[in-house]
Amino acid sequence: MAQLSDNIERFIKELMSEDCQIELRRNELAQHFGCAPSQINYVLATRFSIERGYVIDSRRGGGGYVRILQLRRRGDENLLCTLLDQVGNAIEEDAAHSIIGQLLDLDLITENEANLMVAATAKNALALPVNAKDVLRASVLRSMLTQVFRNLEGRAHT
Amino acid sequence: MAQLSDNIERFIKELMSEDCQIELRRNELAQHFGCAPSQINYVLATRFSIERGYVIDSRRGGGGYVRILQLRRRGDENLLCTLLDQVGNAIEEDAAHSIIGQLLDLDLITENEANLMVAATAKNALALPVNAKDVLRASVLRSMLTQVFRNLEGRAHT
DNA sequence: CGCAGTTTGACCATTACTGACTTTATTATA
DNA sequence: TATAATAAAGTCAGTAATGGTCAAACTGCG
Repeated sequence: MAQLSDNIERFIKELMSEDCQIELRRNELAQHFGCAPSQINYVLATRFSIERGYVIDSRRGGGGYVRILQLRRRGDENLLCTLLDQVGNAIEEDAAHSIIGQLLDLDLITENEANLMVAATAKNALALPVNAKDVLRASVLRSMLTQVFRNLEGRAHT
Repeated sequence: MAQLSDNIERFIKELMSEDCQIELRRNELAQHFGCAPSQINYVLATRFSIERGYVIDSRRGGGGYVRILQLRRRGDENLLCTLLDQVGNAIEEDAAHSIIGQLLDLDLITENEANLMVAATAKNALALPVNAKDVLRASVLRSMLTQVFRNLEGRAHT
């Protein structure tokens, strides 16, 4: 069953399909969904994090607002470097998923490819008798990321 | 006397006769049969395994669910099992490449997908200070193989 | 009896949601 | 201009709602 959070996420993404930057009132949105205002923060934190390619900017007090900005880095020459940096030497499962999600959002990989990458970096895929999953995940993910960009070379540039 | 597990299996299969993908709440189902929730896991593990052509997908937390997907392409589950067997507990790089090559030959994955799988199972991708690369490669490859067949479900049937 | 298959329960992990309290900005007012 | 009132938004710990794991206990059959 779709949770409140999922609905709010969908709602916000719908708004953002027009423009990659939107502004909203936290309380209004909460009222619209009949939930606690802090629920909005929860959604922002879990679905619109920087790891997922979003930046939140807000202001309190009278006339306050919450601004959501989607990073558009598709043409970024350094995207691969940025992502490799983000991965670093060790990375947790959630963060890895976020990075894969960004590639998907940016249309750099297909859904099937994303699924494969998720599968390769899943906890279960790294079932080793050593406690170094995060390190391992990072190394597998880095290798795949590099390949993603290699794959793109064979594609028309936009 | 029909075992509880058999009843649960029948019940689930009944649900699936409509649609080859269903979603259920573990606790609800357990309550319906008046058993421990973990009983459901037992049934899933023994009756809806990969070997039998099913893939399980689940989520914890509020609004959690268990999704059961039945592979529809006849013969696919056998192929998957064969491949998983071939992979086994440990596999060398060459052998892994050959399996990926088979999938490509059979048109079950795209070239880009094959590239990704190769990248994920490359020697360099498994740079760990332990001497267990073959074991690790096997576990990563098994996870990806299963995903390949899951991906196929979204594709037109032949 | 002994073993394979079944069932359970205790404990764990993850995700969603809320409310009380805090912080900051604007506006009205003495 | 201070100051108080009001109007936002942020934080965080606590609770609820799920599902997962694993070892121990149980059961039926050869």
